[in-house]
Amino acid sequence: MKLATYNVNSINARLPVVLRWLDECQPDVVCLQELKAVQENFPAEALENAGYTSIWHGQKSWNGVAILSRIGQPEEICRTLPGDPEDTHSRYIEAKINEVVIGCLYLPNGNPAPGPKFDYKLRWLDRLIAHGQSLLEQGPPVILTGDFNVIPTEFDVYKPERWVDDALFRPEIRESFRKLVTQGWTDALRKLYPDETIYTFWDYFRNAFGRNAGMRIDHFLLSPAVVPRLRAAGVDRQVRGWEKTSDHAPVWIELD
DNA sequence: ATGTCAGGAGCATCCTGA
Repeated sequence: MKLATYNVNSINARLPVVLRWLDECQPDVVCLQELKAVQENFPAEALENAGYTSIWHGQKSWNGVAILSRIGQPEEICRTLPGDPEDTHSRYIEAKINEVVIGCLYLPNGNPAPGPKFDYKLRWLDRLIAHGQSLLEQGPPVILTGDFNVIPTEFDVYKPERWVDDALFRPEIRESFRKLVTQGWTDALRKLYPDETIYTFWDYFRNAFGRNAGMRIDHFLLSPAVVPRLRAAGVDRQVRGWEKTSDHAPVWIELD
């Protein structure tokens, strides 16, 4: 079973790229972020024609998350992250597929920091920690994946010194992510490649991809029951080099 | 500060967000 996560930066602007990627890379389950489409403008039919059934939570202009599957209908569990009924952003959707719970998330960017957006990011992380704890206590195999907007360590960005004041790398954000992971999650890419430079995002500015000035902010966190099934993982870097592409590349894992 | 995309308002070209 191959699972992937991909921040598409507008599903409709990206549809040709997404369809080509699905055809070439053949993931079974896909988590998408930054749909940038209202609920009724999600291209469910085009994805259905490619072999995938979808559940999604859209929003006008920004955010938006989806789970696609070609190995059985995703059984939706929830479409908001618990803990704040006032939160109107579409940033979380969770479903069960083949007895595995999959949480697809788009964590707030948080810039500029400090400020209200940064505070929202910290609160969102606190809620994710609470929800993560609850999922681990419930016991089923769980995968939390998506665009975390967190650079976990200095090895995950091309020039860490330039990012120390940025909301993706500030110490309190890294600390919060560490707190989440140490609940019992395994960072799948780092587990398989402890010493490699791995990036999943390259800015559109200043030829960042050409210079490999990237960062690793899209992650797969595995609950203990999933870890023994992890066989392979990677980043579909080539997709970042295509025409009209996202600023993120797809990230994937393979499970037994 | 720079730079590049995308969506939205609204009709040209800004603005916001990332």
